[in-house]
Amino acid sequence: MRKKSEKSKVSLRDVATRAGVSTATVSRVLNKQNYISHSVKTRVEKAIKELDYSPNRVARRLRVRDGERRLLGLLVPDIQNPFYVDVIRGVEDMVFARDYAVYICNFAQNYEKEKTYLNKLQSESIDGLIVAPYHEEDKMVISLVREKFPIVCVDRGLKGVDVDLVVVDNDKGAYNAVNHLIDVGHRRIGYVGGLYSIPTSRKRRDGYVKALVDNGLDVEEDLIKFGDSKHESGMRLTAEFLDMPRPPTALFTGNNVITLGALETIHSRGLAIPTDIAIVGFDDMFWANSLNPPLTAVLQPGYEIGRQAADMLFERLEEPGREPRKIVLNTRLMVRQSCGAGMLKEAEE
Amino acid sequence: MRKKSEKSKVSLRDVATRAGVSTATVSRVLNKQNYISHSVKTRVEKAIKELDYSPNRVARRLRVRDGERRLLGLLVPDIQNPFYVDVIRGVEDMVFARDYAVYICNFAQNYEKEKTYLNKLQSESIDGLIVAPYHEEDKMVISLVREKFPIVCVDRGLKGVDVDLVVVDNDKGAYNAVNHLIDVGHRRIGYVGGLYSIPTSRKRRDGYVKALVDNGLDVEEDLIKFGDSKHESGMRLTAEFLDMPRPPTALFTGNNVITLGALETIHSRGLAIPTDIAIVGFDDMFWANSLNPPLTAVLQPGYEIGRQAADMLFERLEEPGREPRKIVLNTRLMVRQSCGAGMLKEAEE
DNA sequence: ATGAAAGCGCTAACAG
DNA sequence: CTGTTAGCGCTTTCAT
Repeated sequence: MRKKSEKSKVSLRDVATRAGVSTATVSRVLNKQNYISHSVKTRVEKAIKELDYSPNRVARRLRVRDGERRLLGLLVPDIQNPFYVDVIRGVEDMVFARDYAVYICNFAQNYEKEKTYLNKLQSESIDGLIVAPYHEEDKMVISLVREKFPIVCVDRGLKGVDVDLVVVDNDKGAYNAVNHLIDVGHRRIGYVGGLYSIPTSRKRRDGYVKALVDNGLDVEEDLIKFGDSKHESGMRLTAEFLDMPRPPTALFTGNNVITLGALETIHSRGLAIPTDIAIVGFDDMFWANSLNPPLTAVLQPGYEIGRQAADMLFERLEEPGREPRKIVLNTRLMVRQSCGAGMLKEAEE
Repeated sequence: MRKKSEKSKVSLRDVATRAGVSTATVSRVLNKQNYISHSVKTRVEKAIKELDYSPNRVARRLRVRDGERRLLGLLVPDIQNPFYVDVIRGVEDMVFARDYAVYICNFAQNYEKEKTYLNKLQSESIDGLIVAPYHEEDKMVISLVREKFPIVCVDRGLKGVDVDLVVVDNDKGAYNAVNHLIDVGHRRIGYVGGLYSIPTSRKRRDGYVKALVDNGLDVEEDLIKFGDSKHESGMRLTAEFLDMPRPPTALFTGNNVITLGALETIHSRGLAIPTDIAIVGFDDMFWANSLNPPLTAVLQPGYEIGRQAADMLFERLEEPGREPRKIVLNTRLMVRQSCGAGMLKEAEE
């Protein structure tokens, strides 16, 4: 009698023996395949239960053909950015619902690390990959796409290749944010951007510019700065803005982490939001109301992006030949109190 | 001629053929095994390079013995909590340095999900597991430990079993925090705890109580509340405190996410920190200075916890028989401005 | 120091 | 409907 607590793992073979059938049959009931007699099926299921058997995913993965390995890769640029945490959660939930696993990798904004992970991921025989590439000319990811490896990009696309893509309308999100700032009375607005090489950084800049133009305001190059999408960079760039002879009255910050950096600089100088300086950030956070004042921000549905990306990848696995698709989700401006509704009155006076 | 861009993956067998040796030999140079003639070695290495070969980790994993599979599991309760993100980063960096991979799972405070992941993790043939269990009587984890499966717990231990453990001195961390509150003049301090079933929630309560007692203050049961370690719970419990006929003048919050919830309630009522209500939180965050006022908090070295846990797990894999060890790291009180240094003066007057 | 051969646990033809 | 057989790509005795 085999006891549950015994060390040696029970295999499909054990189940077959116990049920008095071949391993192939067991495999068939496991994979819910066509036409197994009810009696055999129940017999096998009984054996599985009695032996507390669970299939070895590794062995299975080795044997099956491409796209059936039940493992996805997920490669994100920065796990400390809550936006990507949301994406991760979205992917995870979808993957969990099916019987897949997801190998989550954080390359921490480090190109070398991204490359290493990309290789590792392949060695692990993933079926497909969801990735927010380091930048849009990411050689390795691009060549994978060219080789028809199943990939869906999130948050940012790739140059020169057609790839499945889930993004938000960065342009419009930024536009709305800056427009709001203008609505409440601001005329000099600084843009604290992320890495220039990341498409979203430039799209958000574009939205910013368009909002100014549409409102008949001048676009001053001094008021547009790019950094490296990190906290420190948000701090530094904000300081530069505040140190200007004629500083902006409002800031539009390019992502979560930059926003936090900007806030740190602002608070450290004892400046009041929104009276001394207003701020609207790209990326909302579940604790935006915990900031003081509550942050007005562009909500990007990270969780939904993750879900849709996973969905899209599953679709591609089922139909490898189909044309790449692009999903653009909407952002939503969460108006709270960091932009100075009060300014509006002043402007009207 | 095989071109790099071809679909079919190159295998160890291809390398062997190309180098004119057996597969066993290739395997040996791959695994840096003893005594291979220099000439053969270079020949194989050349073939590997020419074919751009990289080993299939899945096949390897299937074949090798326990503890050599180069895959670890990491199971955390809440990936939205920045503390666990730090732990993840610590583990990831250690694992990355060796040639391991880590399967990161977030059970999102859901016991059922934790169970499912535990099973999946085993089906994936992990060598060992780093886990912050749902609570200290987590049946599945406990039974894995009993079966001598390599496990190291982080953040929280398990009841009734000896297990490798990396924690901080929660007791002392909480003590220091509350002591600080008392130092600056507070006498009525509320504790906003997490899930009662999580050891850290109670330890932090213990530290809180001890600080009160050591300072000759009464411990009032009304001032101690437990919730479920989530944001909403932080909001609700804080509201309850503020609604008391005689509310506390300060709050000690049990974790990151609870702190954020508390802050939301406080701000929403237009209360000023620290004059109306002071707050010190367990768990520091890289953006604590972005809060207004900057948050005084108990820094828990999450990244270091992750690193040490991974180290410990590697050690156990090398020496499965050794006695379980426990590492207790120190916390550090980061005094910023949410506790009211100003209160001290009042108290002295 | 190297090769031959077995096999990890599973699935996928191919028979029947 | 079910069994037999052959591997997936690798490591590991056991020989030599």
